[in-house]
Amino acid sequence: MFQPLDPLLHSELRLAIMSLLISDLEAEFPYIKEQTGATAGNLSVQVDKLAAAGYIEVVKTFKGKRPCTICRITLKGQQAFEAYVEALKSYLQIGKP
Amino acid sequence: MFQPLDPLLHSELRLAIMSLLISDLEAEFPYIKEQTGATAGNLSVQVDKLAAAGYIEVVKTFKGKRPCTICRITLKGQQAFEAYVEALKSYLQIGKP
DNA sequence: TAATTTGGTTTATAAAATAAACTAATTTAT
DNA sequence: ATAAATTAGTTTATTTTATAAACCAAATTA
Repeated sequence: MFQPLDPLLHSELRLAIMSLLISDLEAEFPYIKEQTGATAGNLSVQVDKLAAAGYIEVVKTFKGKRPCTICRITLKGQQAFEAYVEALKSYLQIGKP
Repeated sequence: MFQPLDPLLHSELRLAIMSLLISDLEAEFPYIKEQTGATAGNLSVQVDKLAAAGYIEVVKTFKGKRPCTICRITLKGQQAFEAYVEALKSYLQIGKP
Protein backbone atom coordinates (compact mmCIF):
# COMPACT_ATOMS: atom_id res chain seq x y z
CA MET A 1 0.00 0.00 0.00
CA PHE A 2 2.30 2.74 1.27
CA GLN A 3 5.96 2.39 0.44
CA PRO A 4 8.33 3.29 3.28
CA LEU A 5 10.00 6.67 3.02
CA ASP A 6 13.79 6.79 3.37
CA PRO A 7 14.17 8.73 6.63
CA LEU A 8 17.39 10.28 5.38
CA LEU A 9 15.54 12.00 2.59
CA HIS A 10 12.29 12.61 4.41
CA SER A 11 13.63 15.75 6.04
CA GLU A 12 12.90 19.19 4.72
CA LEU A 13 16.47 20.44 4.69
CA ARG A 14 18.12 17.24 3.48
CA LEU A 15 15.52 16.96 0.75
CA ALA A 16 16.24 20.53 -0.33
CA ILE A 17 19.97 19.84 -0.43
CA MET A 18 19.43 16.73 -2.53
CA SER A 19 17.00 18.55 -4.77
CA LEU A 20 19.62 21.18 -5.54
CA LEU A 21 22.27 18.58 -6.21
CA ILE A 22 20.01 16.49 -8.42
CA SER A 23 19.84 19.45 -10.77
CA ASP A 24 23.32 20.88 -10.45
CA LEU A 25 25.32 17.76 -9.45
CA GLU A 26 27.57 19.85 -7.26
CA ALA A 27 27.39 23.05 -5.25
CA GLU A 28 29.35 25.06 -2.72
CA PHE A 29 28.32 25.18 0.91
CA PRO A 30 27.45 28.90 0.96
CA TYR A 31 25.35 28.53 -2.18
CA ILE A 32 23.35 25.69 -0.65
CA LYS A 33 23.00 27.73 2.51
CA GLU A 34 21.62 30.66 0.55
CA GLN A 35 19.26 28.60 -1.60
CA THR A 36 17.83 26.64 1.30
CA GLY A 37 17.77 29.47 3.82
CA ALA A 38 19.28 27.13 6.39
CA THR A 39 21.61 28.18 9.17
CA ALA A 40 25.22 27.14 8.69
CA GLY A 41 25.06 24.88 11.72
CA ASN A 42 22.01 22.99 10.61
CA LEU A 43 23.36 22.71 7.09
CA SER A 44 26.67 21.37 8.34
CA VAL A 45 24.93 18.66 10.35
CA GLN A 46 22.64 17.58 7.52
CA VAL A 47 25.43 17.57 4.96
CA ASP A 48 27.37 15.28 7.27
CA LYS A 49 24.44 12.89 7.47
CA LEU A 50 24.03 12.74 3.72
CA ALA A 51 27.77 12.19 3.34
CA ALA A 52 27.78 9.46 6.00
CA ALA A 53 25.05 7.68 4.03
CA GLY A 54 27.08 7.98 0.85
CA TYR A 55 24.39 10.07 -0.82
CA ILE A 56 26.80 12.94 -1.39
CA GLU A 57 30.52 13.44 -1.22
CA VAL A 58 32.12 16.45 0.35
CA VAL A 59 35.33 17.86 -1.02
CA LYS A 60 37.23 20.47 0.93
CA THR A 61 39.40 22.68 -1.20
CA PHE A 62 40.42 26.29 -1.25
CA LYS A 63 39.19 29.13 -3.34
CA GLY A 64 42.13 31.48 -3.27
CA LYS A 65 42.95 31.67 0.40
CA ARG A 66 39.48 30.82 1.70
CA PRO A 67 38.23 27.35 2.47
CA CYS A 68 35.63 26.03 0.06
CA THR A 69 33.40 23.07 0.75
CA ILE A 70 31.90 21.43 -2.30
CA CYS A 71 29.05 18.92 -2.13
CA ARG A 72 28.52 16.52 -4.96
CA ILE A 73 25.73 14.00 -5.33
CA THR A 74 26.77 10.37 -5.81
CA LEU A 75 25.15 7.73 -7.96
CA LYS A 76 23.82 6.17 -4.79
CA GLY A 77 22.36 9.52 -3.85
CA GLN A 78 20.68 9.94 -7.21
CA GLN A 79 19.17 6.48 -6.98
CA ALA A 80 17.99 7.09 -3.42
CA PHE A 81 16.37 10.35 -4.47
CA GLU A 82 14.54 8.71 -7.34
CA ALA A 83 13.39 5.85 -5.13
CA TYR A 84 12.16 8.39 -2.59
CA VAL A 85 10.15 10.23 -5.23
CA GLU A 86 8.60 6.94 -6.37
CA ALA A 87 7.74 6.01 -2.78
CA LEU A 88 6.16 9.41 -2.20
CA LYS A 89 3.82 8.84 -5.10
CA SER A 90 2.18 6.01 -3.16
CA TYR A 91 1.00 8.67 -0.71
CA LEU A 92 0.17 11.44 -3.13
CA GLN A 93 -1.75 9.76 -5.93
CA ILE A 94 0.12 11.95 -8.37
CA GLY A 95 -1.26 11.47 -11.83
CA LYS A 96 -4.03 9.13 -10.64
CA PRO A 97 -7.58 9.33 -12.05
CA MET B 1 12.84 28.49 -4.24
CA PHE B 2 11.75 25.76 -1.85
CA GLN B 3 8.32 26.11 -0.31
CA PRO B 4 8.13 25.22 3.38
CA LEU B 5 6.62 21.83 4.16
CA ASP B 6 3.79 21.70 6.71
CA PRO B 7 5.43 19.78 9.55
CA LEU B 8 2.12 18.21 10.48
CA LEU B 9 1.92 16.50 7.13
CA HIS B 10 5.62 15.90 6.64
CA SER B 11 5.51 12.75 8.74
CA GLU B 12 5.32 9.30 7.24
CA LEU B 13 2.44 8.04 9.34
CA ARG B 14 0.39 11.24 9.37
CA LEU B 15 0.83 11.54 5.63
CA ALA B 16 -0.37 7.96 5.20
CA ILE B 17 -3.43 8.63 7.36
CA MET B 18 -4.26 11.75 5.37
CA SER B 19 -3.65 9.96 2.11
CA LEU B 20 -6.21 7.30 3.05
CA LEU B 21 -8.73 9.90 4.12
CA ILE B 22 -8.24 12.00 1.01
CA SER B 23 -9.52 9.03 -1.00
CA ASP B 24 -12.10 7.59 1.35
CA LEU B 25 -13.12 10.70 3.35
CA GLU B 26 -13.59 8.59 6.45
CA ALA B 27 -12.23 5.39 7.94
CA GLU B 28 -12.28 3.38 11.14
CA PHE B 29 -9.28 3.27 13.43
CA PRO B 30 -8.53 -0.45 12.92
CA TYR B 31 -8.73 -0.08 9.17
CA ILE B 32 -6.23 2.77 9.19
CA LYS B 33 -4.05 0.71 11.49
CA GLU B 34 -4.12 -2.21 9.10
CA GLN B 35 -3.52 -0.12 5.97
CA THR B 36 -0.64 1.85 7.43
CA GLY B 37 0.92 -0.98 9.40
CA ALA B 38 1.26 1.35 12.37
CA THR B 39 1.07 0.28 15.99
CA ALA B 40 -2.11 1.31 17.78
CA GLY B 41 -0.16 3.58 20.12
CA ASN B 42 1.59 5.47 17.40
CA LEU B 43 -1.62 5.75 15.41
CA SER B 44 -3.52 7.07 18.40
CA VAL B 45 -0.93 9.80 18.97
CA GLN B 46 -0.80 10.87 15.33
CA VAL B 47 -4.58 10.86 14.95
CA ASP B 48 -4.75 13.16 17.97
CA LYS B 49 -2.28 15.56 16.38
CA LEU B 50 -4.21 15.72 13.13
CA ALA B 51 -7.42 16.25 15.07
CA ALA B 52 -5.85 18.98 17.22
CA ALA B 53 -4.85 20.76 14.02
CA GLY B 54 -8.38 20.46 12.68
CA TYR B 55 -7.22 18.37 9.72
CA ILE B 56 -9.49 15.49 10.71
CA GLU B 57 -12.36 14.98 13.09
CA VAL B 58 -12.69 11.96 15.29
CA VAL B 59 -16.08 10.52 16.12
CA LYS B 60 -16.40 7.89 18.80
CA THR B 61 -19.39 5.65 18.40
CA PHE B 62 -20.20 2.00 18.95
CA LYS B 63 -20.44 -0.82 16.50
CA GLY B 64 -22.71 -3.23 18.33
CA LYS B 65 -21.13 -3.45 21.76
CA ARG B 66 -17.62 -2.51 20.71
CA PRO B 67 -16.22 0.99 20.61
CA CYS B 68 -15.63 2.33 17.13
CA THR B 69 -13.45 5.32 16.36
CA ILE B 70 -14.08 6.98 13.02
CA CYS B 71 -11.72 9.50 11.45
CA ARG B 72 -12.99 11.90 8.88
CA ILE B 73 -10.99 14.45 6.91
CA THR B 74 -12.12 18.07 7.17
CA LEU B 75 -12.12 20.73 4.47
CA LYS B 76 -9.14 22.30 6.22
CA GLY B 77 -7.40 18.94 6.08
CA GLN B 78 -8.08 18.54 2.38
CA GLN B 79 -6.73 22.01 1.68
CA ALA B 80 -3.65 21.40 3.81
CA PHE B 81 -2.99 18.15 1.99
CA GLU B 82 -3.23 19.79 -1.39
CA ALA B 83 -0.99 22.64 -0.32
CA TYR B 84 1.52 20.11 0.98
CA VAL B 85 1.55 18.28 -2.35
CA GLU B 86 2.11 21.57 -4.17
CA ALA B 87 4.94 22.49 -1.82
CA LEU B 88 6.56 19.10 -2.32
CA LYS B 89 6.69 19.69 -6.04
CA SER B 90 9.17 22.50 -5.48
CA TYR B 91 11.58 19.84 -4.23
CA LEU B 92 10.80 17.07 -6.67
CA GLN B 93 10.62 18.76 -10.06
CA ILE B 94 7.63 16.58 -10.84
CA GLY B 95 6.58 17.09 -14.41
CA LYS B 96 9.48 19.43 -15.17
CA PRO B 97 11.42 19.30 -18.46
C1' DT C 1 45.58 46.71 15.09
C1' DA C 2 40.94 46.26 16.11
C1' DA C 3 36.52 45.09 14.37
C1' DT C 4 33.99 42.53 10.95
C1' DT C 5 33.10 39.08 7.70
C1' DT C 6 33.50 34.46 5.79
C1' DG C 7 33.23 29.66 6.31
C1' DG C 8 32.31 26.67 8.70
C1' DT C 9 32.05 22.90 13.29
C1' DT C 10 30.59 21.48 17.82
C1' DT C 11 27.49 21.34 21.41
C1' DA C 12 23.11 21.97 23.62
C1' DT C 13 18.13 22.15 23.50
C1' DA C 14 13.61 21.46 21.94
C1' DA C 15 10.51 18.77 19.45
C1' DA C 16 9.09 14.48 17.25
C1' DA C 17 8.45 9.75 16.26
C1' DT C 18 7.81 5.44 18.03
C1' DA C 19 7.15 1.58 20.92
C1' DA C 20 6.20 -0.38 25.29
C1' DA C 21 3.17 -0.72 28.93
C1' DC C 22 -1.27 -0.28 30.42
C1' DT C 23 -6.69 -0.04 30.69
C1' DA C 24 -11.14 -1.75 29.82
C1' DA C 25 -14.47 -4.32 27.74
C1' DT C 26 -15.71 -8.46 24.88
C1' DT C 27 -15.46 -12.87 23.07
C1' DT C 28 -13.98 -17.59 23.05
C1' DA C 29 -12.50 -21.81 25.14
C1' DT C 30 -12.51 -25.12 29.04
C1' DA D 1 -18.63 -20.19 35.35
C1' DT D 2 -14.29 -18.60 34.79
C1' DA D 3 -9.90 -18.24 32.67
C1' DA D 4 -7.51 -16.97 28.55
C1' DA D 5 -7.27 -14.39 24.54
C1' DT D 6 -8.73 -10.71 21.49
C1' DT D 7 -10.23 -6.08 20.31
C1' DA D 8 -9.82 -1.29 20.75
C1' DG D 9 -7.67 1.82 22.07
C1' DT D 10 -4.77 5.46 25.60
C1' DT D 11 -0.91 6.90 28.31
C1' DT D 12 3.73 7.11 29.29
C1' DA D 13 8.50 6.59 28.43
C1' DT D 14 12.40 6.30 25.35
C1' DT D 15 14.96 7.22 21.48
C1' DT D 16 15.81 10.11 17.42
C1' DT D 17 15.80 14.18 15.03
C1' DA D 18 15.88 18.78 13.82
C1' DT D 19 17.46 23.06 14.85
C1' DA D 20 19.74 26.89 16.76
C1' DA D 21 23.10 28.80 19.70
C1' DA D 22 27.71 29.09 20.79
C1' DC D 23 32.04 28.69 19.24
C1' DC D 24 36.61 28.65 16.32
C1' DA D 25 39.96 30.11 12.88
C1' DA D 26 41.45 32.61 9.11
C1' DA D 27 40.94 36.51 6.10
C1' DT D 28 39.43 41.05 5.09
C1' DT D 29 38.31 45.77 5.94
C1' DA D 30 38.37 50.08 8.56
